[in-house]
Amino acid sequence: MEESESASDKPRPWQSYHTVYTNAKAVDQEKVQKVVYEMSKGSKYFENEERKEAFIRQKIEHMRARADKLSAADLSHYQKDADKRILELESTRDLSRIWLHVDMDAFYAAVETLSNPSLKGKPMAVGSMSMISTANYEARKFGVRAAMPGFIARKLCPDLIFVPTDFKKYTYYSDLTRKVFWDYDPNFMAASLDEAYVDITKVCEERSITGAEIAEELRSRVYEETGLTCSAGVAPNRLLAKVCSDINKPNGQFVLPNDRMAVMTFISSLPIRKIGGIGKVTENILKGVFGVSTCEEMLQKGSFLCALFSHSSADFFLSVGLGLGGTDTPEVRFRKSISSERTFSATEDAALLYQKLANIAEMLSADMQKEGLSGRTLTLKLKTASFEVRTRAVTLQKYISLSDDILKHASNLLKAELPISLRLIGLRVSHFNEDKGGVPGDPKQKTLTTFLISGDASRRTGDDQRFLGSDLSDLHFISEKETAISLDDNETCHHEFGDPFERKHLSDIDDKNCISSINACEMEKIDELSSNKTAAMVNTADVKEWTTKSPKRDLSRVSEDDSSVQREPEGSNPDRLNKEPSTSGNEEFFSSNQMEMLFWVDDYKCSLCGAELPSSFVEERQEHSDFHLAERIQKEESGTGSSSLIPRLRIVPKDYSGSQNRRKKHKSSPKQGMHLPIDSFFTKKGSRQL
DNA sequence: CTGCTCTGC
DNA sequence: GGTAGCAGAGCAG
Repeated sequence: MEESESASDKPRPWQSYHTVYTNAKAVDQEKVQKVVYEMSKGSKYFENEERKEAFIRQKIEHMRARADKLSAADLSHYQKDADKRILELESTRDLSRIWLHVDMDAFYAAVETLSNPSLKGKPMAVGSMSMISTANYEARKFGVRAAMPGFIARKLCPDLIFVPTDFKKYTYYSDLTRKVFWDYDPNFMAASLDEAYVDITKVCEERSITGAEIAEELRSRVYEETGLTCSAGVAPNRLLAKVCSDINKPNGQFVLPNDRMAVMTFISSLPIRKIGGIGKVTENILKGVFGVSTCEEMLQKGSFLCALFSHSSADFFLSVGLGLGGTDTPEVRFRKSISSERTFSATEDAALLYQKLANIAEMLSADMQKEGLSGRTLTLKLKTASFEVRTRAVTLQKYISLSDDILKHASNLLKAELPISLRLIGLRVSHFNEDKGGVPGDPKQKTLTTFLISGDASRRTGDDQRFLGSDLSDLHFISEKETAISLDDNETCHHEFGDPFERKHLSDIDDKNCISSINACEMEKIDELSSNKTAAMVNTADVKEWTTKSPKRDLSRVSEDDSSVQREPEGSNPDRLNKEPSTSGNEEFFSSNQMEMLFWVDDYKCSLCGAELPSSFVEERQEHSDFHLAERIQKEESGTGSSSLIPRLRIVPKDYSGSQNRRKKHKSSPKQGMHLPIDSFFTKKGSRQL
């Protein structure tokens, strides 16, 4: 809107649309940019991107204002602070280690080409029409990139060949590479299937050869073993090694000597975006607020950084300016959370949503079983049809891992959000049973023992690896040759490790809420109002039943679009009150007496939760009442039931839960009957829609 | 401590 | 037509 004066001529809106994948070195940068823009423009996704960008701009604006307000005195104060911290950080500099970062070249694509040589030389991408994981170099010339949706990629490169992802294959090759890494450093840190950090200090010493030589050797060995090429970076710490491995990619390497001057020179002109942990947003902020684009400038703006960022964030930025990074091999870390999420075509059909939820719960549970995990914090993640992401969590008193348990609590979280139109549902479990605080500075020995004794029995054996995506599942990769027991001298311990150094340093920034927070609140209110009815209904049913089938028709389609539009009138519908004559009564009932009694208002509505169940559904009613009973029992055992959530539904007990533990049992009941009532639960869609 | 958002690959 | 899945960390309350 604004902008533009000067400007040679016409506006070029695409230039301002930056995605993670648009900044690439394609042959025709401009064209790529334009295609991406054209393909995206007008979509819900695009709109959401715009919202996010607007928010970031706001953030920047705000920070800039704060920066401007700093007085000379403030600045001098923060300058001292910065100087002090820089000194402290400098004192931690360790140039005694030699780290090598290996990064496989276009890994997935390369593996696919290996198993199908006819792909060689042709532009190809691994992924689907909706998302690409990796593209080979031929495709990259066209601007095709990882994280780019396939349909855009195809536009950029009409001849692009799509190959579906096959993690089993990638894991297999990944393991081959890891065996090589292991030879150089039995404690190497796998960062993902295709990246690893290898501490080659010892090998260099023992064989008295240079890091460069080791890198050459390691790379050619990887090639021998797998037929795949990789790139390597050698540097005194992991952060720098990672940057270095990118310099001569593909199939190349770069060595940064263990020399302070060399490091400082290297870092000085380095764009901050190259640093692991500094992504699009951080880059924008640093540049927009402080005019920092290179690492060197981090130090120059030290006082501002200290003034406007949290301690940890500022420290990270300053350490980047100094070219510092992790040099130790951290003790074994256990995974901290496990999650599963799926995207689907947006729907607001509650029964359908519950079905998705149940699927996710099962997948997650299965993953947890595999690793013998159980946790007590459950987080529900939602992405609305408009791409807004929300999370809702509960922390229980018990550790859970069974699908039913997960689903039970997850459905509670979800129901509070209804009605809502979603395109993604995810579940995450954290707060694991065995994560007895991250093993504070204890000998690795012990850690490993602990790890072996504990759940690891169920760990995958040797090589039965599959594990989509999550590399963390390889947490304790053990070479087949090695018996797990032989770990006395802390061998066989490979841990996946995402960060070369700490990252995530700027969640703060927006001190007190920017405007959007307010909006968020407002939205919440609306949700709250509107959720009552459906939520109440949802409670009724047992998820499993619902999900068995949902005779949905095109009704959903009609309203699919903008749930909020629909939602609102419905939520505020005064009729609602009329419909629930017993509401206030129940409320009292609950607060005063835990021994609620269930009865059917007007002979069809549950007095406890408002669920509607005609009298002819005898069995369902019985079940429903069992449900409430179980729920009450459960409430006691999981004390804190307080699902963090809104006191919204007074009609419904706070920790109302969709227990379905025993659901299975009477599954035998006539499914016939199930469909109809289920449908009628949803006044929204049901015919009796007042 | 908990819940939620942010960030990145 | 259409934009993933997963995880760790910081921070407000």
